[in-house]
Amino acid sequence: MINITFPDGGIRQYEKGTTPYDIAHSISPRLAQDVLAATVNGKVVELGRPINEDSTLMLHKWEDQQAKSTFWHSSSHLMAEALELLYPGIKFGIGPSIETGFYYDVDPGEKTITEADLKKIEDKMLELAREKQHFVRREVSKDEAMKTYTEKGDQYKCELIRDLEDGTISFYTNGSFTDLCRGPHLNDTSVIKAVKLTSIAGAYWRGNEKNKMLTRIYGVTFPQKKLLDEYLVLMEEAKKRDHRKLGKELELFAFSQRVGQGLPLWLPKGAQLRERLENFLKNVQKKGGYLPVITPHIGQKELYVTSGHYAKYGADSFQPIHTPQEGEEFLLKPMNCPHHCEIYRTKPRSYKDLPIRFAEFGTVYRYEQSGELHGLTRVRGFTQDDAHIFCRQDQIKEEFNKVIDIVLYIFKTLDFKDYTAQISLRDPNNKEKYIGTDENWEKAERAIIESAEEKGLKTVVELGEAAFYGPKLDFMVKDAIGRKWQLGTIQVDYNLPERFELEYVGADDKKYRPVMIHRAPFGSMERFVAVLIEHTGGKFPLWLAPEQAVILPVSEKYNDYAKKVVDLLTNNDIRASIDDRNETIGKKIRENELKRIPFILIVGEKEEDSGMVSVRKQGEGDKGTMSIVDFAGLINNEIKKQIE
RNA sequence: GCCGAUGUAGCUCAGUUGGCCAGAGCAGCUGAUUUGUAAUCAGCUGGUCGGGGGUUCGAAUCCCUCCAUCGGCUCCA
Repeated sequence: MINITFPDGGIRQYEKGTTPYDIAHSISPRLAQDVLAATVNGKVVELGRPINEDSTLMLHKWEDQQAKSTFWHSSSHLMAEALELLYPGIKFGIGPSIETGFYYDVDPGEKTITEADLKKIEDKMLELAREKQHFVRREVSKDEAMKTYTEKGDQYKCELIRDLEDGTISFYTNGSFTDLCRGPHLNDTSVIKAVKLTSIAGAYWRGNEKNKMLTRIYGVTFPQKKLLDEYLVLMEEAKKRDHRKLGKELELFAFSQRVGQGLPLWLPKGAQLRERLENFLKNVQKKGGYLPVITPHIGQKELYVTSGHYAKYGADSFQPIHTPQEGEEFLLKPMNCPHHCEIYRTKPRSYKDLPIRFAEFGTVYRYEQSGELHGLTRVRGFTQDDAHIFCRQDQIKEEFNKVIDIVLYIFKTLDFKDYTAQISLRDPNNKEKYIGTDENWEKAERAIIESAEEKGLKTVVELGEAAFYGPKLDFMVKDAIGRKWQLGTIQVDYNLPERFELEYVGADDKKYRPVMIHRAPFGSMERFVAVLIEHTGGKFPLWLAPEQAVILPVSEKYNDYAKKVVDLLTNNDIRASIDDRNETIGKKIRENELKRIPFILIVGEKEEDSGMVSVRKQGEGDKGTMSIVDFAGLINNEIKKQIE
């Protein structure tokens, strides 16, 4: 007998060799029906895997991520089986589960698979799923594995096997399909009741653009048809919040082919929104000891040769601007730091002056690959809410703490709750890729980690993701459909102070090199606004809304009163306008609701007689009448609450 | 940049296997209506069917090419 410990601490005895499925069944047949995977001693395994020693056990139902990933991983095998039947000779790369669903990278040889083929593949998958194919695990030797795939002519699997250690290799078979796979898998395919192949795309083999491009098919599956329907509705809803769609509808920004791709045009309402965000941050920064600076949009090529950016990115950037002067070359600035370094150099600095914090909403231009451009989140011209902090090594942590405070304050004010903080450190096995001494790197990395801990951030550490010049802390936020974007960033830099020979005089009258911290709490105005649009669905908080209230006279007769109301509100710093078009009140309500104007004020005979307004709150309908002064007070109170 | 898809009026979309002057709704303009909590009625204007080239008696529709957009991949100072 062996002892099985459950998550609640309870211990039960079972015969050696029992399986998680048996255990689930012993608890209740219903549980056995619902359970999809198990974690035994911290390792996720399939339900049929015998347990031979005292173990801890967690049984996973659909609600658990472990169950979902097992479910989707098995689904990718099911899709592979369908593909092999529909496209004989097709070769397989990798087919993992992902956050939502799964994909498989395949090489269909001469054939191409397009979106039109997905339905056919889905149908085949459902047909195979109903066969209740069991997933059978088999441990194989490296030689046997290699032999299998050499015979099959699948060079991708051969390549994968080459990197695996003998004795750790297993195959899983379901129906007619066998795959190299670590597992775990579902018991059988019959629980896969609903299939949706979501998209098809090219993906380089092993993520290297020098390799062949395979066809990646993305899909998602569910144990009930209802869950798929819910998922599809959710995705439809999410697409309505797409900032590209809302940006157009709400007249926030636009693009023009004639201006150029990736170069956003901010329309009046978008510009107002952005300006408000900028002012908000400027206020915060003023309190935080930042000093405003302004620098030009171009700089001599020499500036970027000095910074090192020319050598690293020059060929892939907007090319130099030439002047009538022979040999003179300027670059559009791809970042603000070199300019700020030159500001630092304008006079000698003392240790007493540090930290010095130069802040600028600096517009930069980067020639991003055309296929990468995406609405406002990835553009070729954008404005960073940039600042560079020049400080002593021993001040790094404190400065980091202060910047994190700013980022968190912004996120709190704008109600961004679902973010992750990513700490990017150097790859410890590849230290020569980075500039700066080991000692400084260790200090800086420690400062970041400690600082993140002190601030209680839930962090993810990524080794090898640091910039070549220093470690960083990035704040990632998801868009409407779950794509992650980097917003706020804080980066330590040892490189530029070196290259620009920045110095300060220490207490001992010797010269020292300051450390530079790059930071942008929004990231860029473009990307931040994009994510803000998706989070709010265009229903911006009152303090940010381009228009806070619109006054609708019931008929022309009340235009004069409406004018009185708007004047009073304007005097109370409320952004309001009159919609005096010759339309029915119903239509004007509808259109102003769709414009997501927070408050609609309706005025007619009743209101004029009593000096009141009828208030309608966006999305909530009629709120009754109140005096103009009360309404102004209501708005200003709400704003005060929002940007406290 | 790469793979795949898409591109018809300001916006959202119809346009059967290539065949009369390319359609609708909304928006805009004109007029009527003077409106009480999510679309008043009528008329009018508006498109070199993304650009260029080709096939054909004839192209929005087929082919080539360029551009842009979308989904990914690579990249992201």
